Amino acid sequence: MPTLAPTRTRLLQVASIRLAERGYHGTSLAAVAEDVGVSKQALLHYFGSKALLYRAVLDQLGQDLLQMLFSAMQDGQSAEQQLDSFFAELTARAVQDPWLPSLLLRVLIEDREAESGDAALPLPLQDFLEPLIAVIQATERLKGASFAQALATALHLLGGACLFPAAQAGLAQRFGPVVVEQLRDISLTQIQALRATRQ
Amino acid sequence: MPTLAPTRTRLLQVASIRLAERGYHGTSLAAVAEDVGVSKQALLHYFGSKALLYRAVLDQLGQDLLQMLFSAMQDGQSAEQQLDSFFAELTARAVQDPWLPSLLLRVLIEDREAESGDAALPLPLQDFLEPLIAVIQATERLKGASFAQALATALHLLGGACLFPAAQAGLAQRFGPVVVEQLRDISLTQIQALRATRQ
DNA sequence: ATAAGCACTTACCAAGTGGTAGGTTGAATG
DNA sequence: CATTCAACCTACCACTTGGTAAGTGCTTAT
Repeated sequence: MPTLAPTRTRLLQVASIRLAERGYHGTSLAAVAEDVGVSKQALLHYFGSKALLYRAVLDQLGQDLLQMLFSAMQDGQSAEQQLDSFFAELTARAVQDPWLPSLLLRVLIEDREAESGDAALPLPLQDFLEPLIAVIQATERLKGASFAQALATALHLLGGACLFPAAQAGLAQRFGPVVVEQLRDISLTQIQALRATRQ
Repeated sequence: MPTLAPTRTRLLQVASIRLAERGYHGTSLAAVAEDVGVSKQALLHYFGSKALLYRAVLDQLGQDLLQMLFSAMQDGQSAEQQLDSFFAELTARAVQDPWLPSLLLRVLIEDREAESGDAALPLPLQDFLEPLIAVIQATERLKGASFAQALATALHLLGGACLFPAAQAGLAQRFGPVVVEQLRDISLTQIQALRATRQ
């Protein structure tokens, strides 16, 4: 029982990885298509254009993150527990799927990587960021704090969770795989401590 | 009294900004040259090739960061004070020159953005990262800790200092310039608190 | 049987890419 | 005065890019 349009799904997966690794401009449609084993025009058949492919990848990423957040919100009772649960799962996934944190950081860093003439369309990941900030604002420590304060915390937590996994490959080249392996263990326990401290 | 080769310097500046904003593959030699007001071949005259231009930009970034670190090491007596001084200056510069943190994060995230056939040439920013880690290892809290622990702290501090400035422009679009302005103030005071906490 | 539509394919194109070849200019040097 | 050299320039090239046109084969609905 194949899922609906398995080729489309595979294209989306491969495109996510390549876009995370090499960025929008560094990823060619032909390369993605070749990886999957179809023609470039098959890709355009499903996604219409490169910009729309990128949009689809980011939408998928946003949905994945949002689902992780919702699932975490059902795990814990307090906002603190929910955050713990979410970032634990994010870190776990990020360490083994490094393209996820890479893509997330790229989206945060990059300003208008893919220019889409239509300026009115929603910003990617916005549907994930807003509820995440809401959870942070529900935290005891940030009950009366400003929105900016919550946003700063969100950035801090996301950065802490994503930077190491995204940098993993490069760090292995710099300092050797052994150090990176130790670093991975540290990273997995670090995130809980992070939340508990005063940022 | 113009400095030596002012055109080269301007090319390097403009290339830094464009490479930070749009990445290696998103930056064309023609665009950089046009921004400066010279021909593409003038650029190639100075740097030889795109990969060498990229290398020159990263070398310049590494030197800038290293100089900031050395200057900070003369400011303070203890390793803690030195770190404080360095990250305070880094954050200050990063907030007003967003291309700097963007480029730094890109280098950390991106694995082999510009393939240079010669595999033996040194990794960019390595000359900055190693002394930075050394200072961190000299900290009281990390006196007996592993190298990986110090590296984790370095990543954490760099992420905390660079993520907001790099994301600044995008965040202004998402949440409005007012919030970003508040966030800037928070960011400037946050980094000291960061060092003091358990990471 | 046939029409429709999905899931692709090959063939092609205009624009842009990094890079080369071969100048030209003007100042410094012998 | 002749030469050399850095600092550019115009013209061009091979190649890749995203995207279009026009099919082909296969399944499904009528």
